[in-house]
Amino acid sequence: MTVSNVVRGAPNVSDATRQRVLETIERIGYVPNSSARNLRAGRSGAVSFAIPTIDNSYFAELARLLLDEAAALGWTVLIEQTKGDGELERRALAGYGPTPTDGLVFFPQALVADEVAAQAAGRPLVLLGEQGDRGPGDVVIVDNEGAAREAVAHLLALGRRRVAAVGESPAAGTENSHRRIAGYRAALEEAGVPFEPALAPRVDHYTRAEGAEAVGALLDGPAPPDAVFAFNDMLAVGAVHAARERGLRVPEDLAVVGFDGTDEARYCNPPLTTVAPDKRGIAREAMRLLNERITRGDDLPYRTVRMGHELLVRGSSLAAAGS
Amino acid sequence: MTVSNVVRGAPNVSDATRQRVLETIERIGYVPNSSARNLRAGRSGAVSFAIPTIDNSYFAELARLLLDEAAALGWTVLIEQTKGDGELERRALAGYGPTPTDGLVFFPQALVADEVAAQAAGRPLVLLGEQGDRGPGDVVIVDNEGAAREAVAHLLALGRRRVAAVGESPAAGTENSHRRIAGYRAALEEAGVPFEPALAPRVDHYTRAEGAEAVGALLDGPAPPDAVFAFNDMLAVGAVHAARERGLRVPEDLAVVGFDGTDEARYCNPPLTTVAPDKRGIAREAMRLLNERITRGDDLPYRTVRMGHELLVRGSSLAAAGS
DNA sequence: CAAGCCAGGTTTAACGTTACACACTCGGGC
DNA sequence: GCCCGAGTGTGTAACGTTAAACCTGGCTTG
Repeated sequence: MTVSNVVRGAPNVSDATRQRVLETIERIGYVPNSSARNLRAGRSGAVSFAIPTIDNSYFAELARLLLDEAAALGWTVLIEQTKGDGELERRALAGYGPTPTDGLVFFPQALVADEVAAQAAGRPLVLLGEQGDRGPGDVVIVDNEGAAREAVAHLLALGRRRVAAVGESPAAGTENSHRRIAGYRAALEEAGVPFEPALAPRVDHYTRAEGAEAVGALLDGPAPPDAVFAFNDMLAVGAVHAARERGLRVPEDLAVVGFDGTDEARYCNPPLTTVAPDKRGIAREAMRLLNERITRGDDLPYRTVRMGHELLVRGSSLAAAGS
Repeated sequence: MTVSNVVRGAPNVSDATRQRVLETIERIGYVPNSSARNLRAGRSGAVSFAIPTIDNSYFAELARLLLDEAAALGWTVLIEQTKGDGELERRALAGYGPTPTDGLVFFPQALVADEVAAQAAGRPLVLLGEQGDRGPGDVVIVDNEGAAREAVAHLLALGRRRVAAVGESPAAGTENSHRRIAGYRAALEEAGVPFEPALAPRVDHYTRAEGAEAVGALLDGPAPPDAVFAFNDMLAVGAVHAARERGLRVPEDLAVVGFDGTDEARYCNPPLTTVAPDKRGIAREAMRLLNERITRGDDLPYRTVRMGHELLVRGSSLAAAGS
């Protein structure tokens, strides 16, 4: 018990005793047993970060920041890959698996808000991305609709009139993509450009390969686009790749704008214009909200935090010399 | 106890009882408490994956595969970012932190083999990358020297004579980079090209920014290179960026070869030639070795597994039309 | 028909920690 | 001289799980 008091820095331990204990700890190499602590405390000290996959530039960068924020608050983060699969998402929410966590930061893809609410069942939860009217937990978002509108307006301002939007997804929980489509349509309308469903192909996964495939199909089609607004940077990189493969120039023949503000976009060739959400802010707020919800309990009302974004204009969408 | 038997599928439970227990579990929503299990078992069911940072394409892709392999074997993976910092590496090895793990897969950077051995102190350990003569644990490697030699020989075969090597690092534990430098020098020697220290600049971190900086400095120097062998794909992407910034063409003016075989390299512009280690194999073997060492104890001798690699030749190092 | 065995189920104890109650000592204060 | 309280330190019990020992009837076996 005295050892416990010393280790935890509890009062009522004399300096002499404290010293003696610390020396002994050092000598015999005592390390507190976390399982016992967790059992006793009813906590695990770990939280989950449930995302589709970690080898997505955006989630990798976000994970880096989130791990740092978590460490600062004394939490360990456990990354769970849901692959956008409903069953895996359900499992992550319910907290199955050999390692228990006290809550999670979740980026839903397959599940809609109601299902998320049902599965989480009172577990402390912070959602990333838009969630319909009210989320089943705290929510951290960016203004997807506004950001998309800006991005597309930027392309239209360059004189482009056949702007494709790549990233609408058949997955149910991708409210983010619906908002971005809405922003896209709003920008088109504002410029008096009719919406053409064929220019908004669906993709299953936000990968470079699917970006290249989707944009390649558009470029090979009867009425190719002259610009692409991709819903993430990996899709955008795929779009650039598809254009190059066909001997088209970026941005002259095809202007491209991405989303996520990843480092990869910055070092692309040409450097990629992209909507950069405040990733550090998102990571910080997500951990802050989760920490509060876990420690302060569930009398807190659900909160929504909106983080800023910025359109980083780069070479992939500069006005072409001749146009 | 009977519940425990049912949950674990132990024998000596009648079908009737089993049924009754399962129904009750369902009804009251019983979930086994992992902390108690871990306390009882003396295990945590989790392993660490200690790497510099997760927002490095290679580690992100490797993490994805490792998480999958681990899940298949019933392990949870905890990613720890060491930032290449000695103190953080020591902590990861010793298993500090609020969440205990039963072992780890470790990519050392700051620490040398002896320090690793001292810190790990008997914890089940699998090392990624070369470790001098004998590792302080199981080791999974690729033939760094051979791979580097192939890559550089490929550049020399294109007629390049001023091949830079970017990636030698001042960090102590980067045995990988020493081997790659060795392969680089071997290839030069074989082709009768003298080694020029100025063409092998040091970098602190394997990031796109440092790749661009290092190669930019070389290109701005008195005797610029006509080819670059970068020690990872991010450095290579930075190299391409630096060349483009200066109006140079890749591969005509500067051929570039990377290392890691990341998806990013494939979709680069131009697509990046890269040495692709068998990442899936590395992930699989690493988890297999770690699993065996944890479950079978330490009477096992240290093992070294060498995985294959492949030089993927792409646009960034094709023979220039005119050369 | 007693002994033995077996399937099915229960009790005990222990894993390491810590909240809480309890015990002891030593200076004052009345 | 007695009590009080502050400052220290110790004992107890409980967190949820499970290996191992232990019951308990019914059934086989010699």
